[in-house]
Amino acid sequence: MPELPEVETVREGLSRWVTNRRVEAVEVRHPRAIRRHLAGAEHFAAVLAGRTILAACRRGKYLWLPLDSGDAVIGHLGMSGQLLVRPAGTADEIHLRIRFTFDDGGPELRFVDQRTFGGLSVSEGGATLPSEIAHIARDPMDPEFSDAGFVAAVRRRRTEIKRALLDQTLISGVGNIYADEALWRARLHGARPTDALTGPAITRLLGHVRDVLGEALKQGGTSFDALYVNVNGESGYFDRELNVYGREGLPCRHCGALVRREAFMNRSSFSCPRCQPRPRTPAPG
DNA sequence: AGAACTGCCTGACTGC
DNA sequence: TGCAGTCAGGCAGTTC
Repeated sequence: MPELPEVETVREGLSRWVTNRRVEAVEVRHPRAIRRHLAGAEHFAAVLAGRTILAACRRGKYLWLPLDSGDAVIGHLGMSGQLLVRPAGTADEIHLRIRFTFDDGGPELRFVDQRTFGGLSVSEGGATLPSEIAHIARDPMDPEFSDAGFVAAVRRRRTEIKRALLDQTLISGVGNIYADEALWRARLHGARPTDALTGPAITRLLGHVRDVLGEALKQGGTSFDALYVNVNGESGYFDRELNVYGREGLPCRHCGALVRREAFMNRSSFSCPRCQPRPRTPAPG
């Protein structure tokens, strides 16, 4: 599953392989892979044909490609999306949704997505920062991310700390997996009320978030083949060294207690019952 | 406005 | 073996 480290690796790959190339044509194989574009797939393709990609940028888990027209292509990988750079003529992937060809005849850019939770869209005038994703907060690896601003925003909220970590308007790039890992390192249960956490506690948690993302980014960077701008999400997932996520019933690496799994937002949270005791008072709401 | 909930998708897996 | 049900996940949209 592509999260911040994977998306950043994809961005680096796109920067290397598609920057300064001129799009010849765009083929949309699956209309659902085009988002927020009422004019339809044909119009989407027409707007992009002949445009040159100037860069590859990222905000949280979103990517965007500024074009020489001043517009931008926005991309989100969702759960299962991949952006692949493949030599022209390579056999189509089963879940190939969108194909970009370039007038230099070089490798194609392909959006491949099994579940089509992800997709591409065009942002008019969005080369600098598409308005569609302006609500997404900076990620904690961003030099302009404000630690103090994040701490203050979290303490103003009346919710649970894990929900706050997953709120992309507070901090971006953190998903279910990294939220659980950071909370485990901080020895905090995800149901802890945000407004009862001290500033130093939130600062410590933020440091763990940064560590987890940074370590995963290092690992993600090493496992990528140079020709591919993304890999199979599953292989990346299983390669990670996770301490609690997916380890239900296995011993906690801090204390040996058995990792528990709890229902959370129609999915799962993993934590150590001893290191991360549930708060005594439930969060408001 | 903030918080919570739902729908979007399909392949892998589980249990009967 | 086959089938139905469950799970995985981020985010846009909606509701309160």
